Amino acid sequence: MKLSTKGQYGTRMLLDLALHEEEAPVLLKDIAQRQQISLGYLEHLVTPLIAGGIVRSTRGAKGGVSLAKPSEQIKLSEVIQLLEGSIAPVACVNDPAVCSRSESCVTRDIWDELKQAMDGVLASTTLQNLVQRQKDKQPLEGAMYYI
Amino acid sequence: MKLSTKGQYGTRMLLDLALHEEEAPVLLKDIAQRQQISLGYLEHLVTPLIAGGIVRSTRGAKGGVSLAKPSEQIKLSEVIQLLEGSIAPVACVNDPAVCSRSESCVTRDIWDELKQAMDGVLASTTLQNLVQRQKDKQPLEGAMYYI
DNA sequence: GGTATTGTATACTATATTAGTCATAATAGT
DNA sequence: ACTATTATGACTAATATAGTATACAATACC
Ligand code: SF4
Ligand code: SF4
Repeated sequence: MKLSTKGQYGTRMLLDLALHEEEAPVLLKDIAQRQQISLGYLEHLVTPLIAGGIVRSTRGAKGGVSLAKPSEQIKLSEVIQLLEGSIAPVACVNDPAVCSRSESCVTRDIWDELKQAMDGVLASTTLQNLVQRQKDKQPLEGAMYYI
Repeated sequence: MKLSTKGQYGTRMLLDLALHEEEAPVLLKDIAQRQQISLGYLEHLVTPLIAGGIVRSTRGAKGGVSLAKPSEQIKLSEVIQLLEGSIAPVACVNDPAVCSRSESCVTRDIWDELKQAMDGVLASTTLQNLVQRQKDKQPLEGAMYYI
């Protein structure tokens, strides 16, 4: 039940982006440096977020990336969905047709409950929540939120 | 965030075992057939469960496997821990030392909440719960619970 | 004691996924 | 034109997954 680095790094990237929103568009290079993620990999992570309408990008000089909508409207469940695909622990939870036992399988019911519990946490957390938590956590360091 | 087949099959194996508890010890071969899991793979799955004190095995003719404790005392959280290791979505949740950012990282806090939400479901579900659900689900088929 | 029956342990393998790197193209500003 | 910047796709190394195969050890039954 591990989250891949896509989900981990991608979330950190978005939080970093949200924390530097006033300076938008933000250079991927800067995010890469602050978050210690290679630029090349970050480029891969940002792609699905752009496609998913969470991030807007501007190419060329003075370009960069910015949030495509207010951070209060970006739920972590969306983010993880875009970066990792469905959170369902087992495929049958999303699509009963993948397994002939689906109808009568009670373990499936549990995996579904598990999914819902996870979704409860992720859907109730927005990027703005993360930003607020971060600011609460590092009140002394002014505007420099390196995470 | 997928559960590997170890966790999936292992849980089904235990449920099958619990459903056939009166016939214990149960042949791995029979479980394999009912659950459509290869015997060789099932042998792999049962090993950590024996080591973890959930299953007892009897070798030789008339042998097989049985539950080492009452099904009400077997929590799914234990089972998954034995079969998949920690449920933590990111390693830093269990051991902050793995990442230098742990101290100030708010995404880590979320991953921790996620873990706790998952553990809430798994720790509150016992094998007996699963057995009961299965019996509720298939009341017409008598003792034949193939899952 | 011999033999069939069962689980135990180890080694091996094929495939898929992860976590990247690298080169190149497209685009925007100056 | 030139430069800065993201976008895209090809490629790769390392790891994890999902098994299979083989040999071994213990037990029950005759
Ligand atoms: S056996 Fe049950 S849990 Fe596993 S895939 Fe089939 S329906 Fe889902
Ligand atoms: S960056 Fe945060 S979430 Fe990721 S490993 Fe470090 S502490 Fe954990």
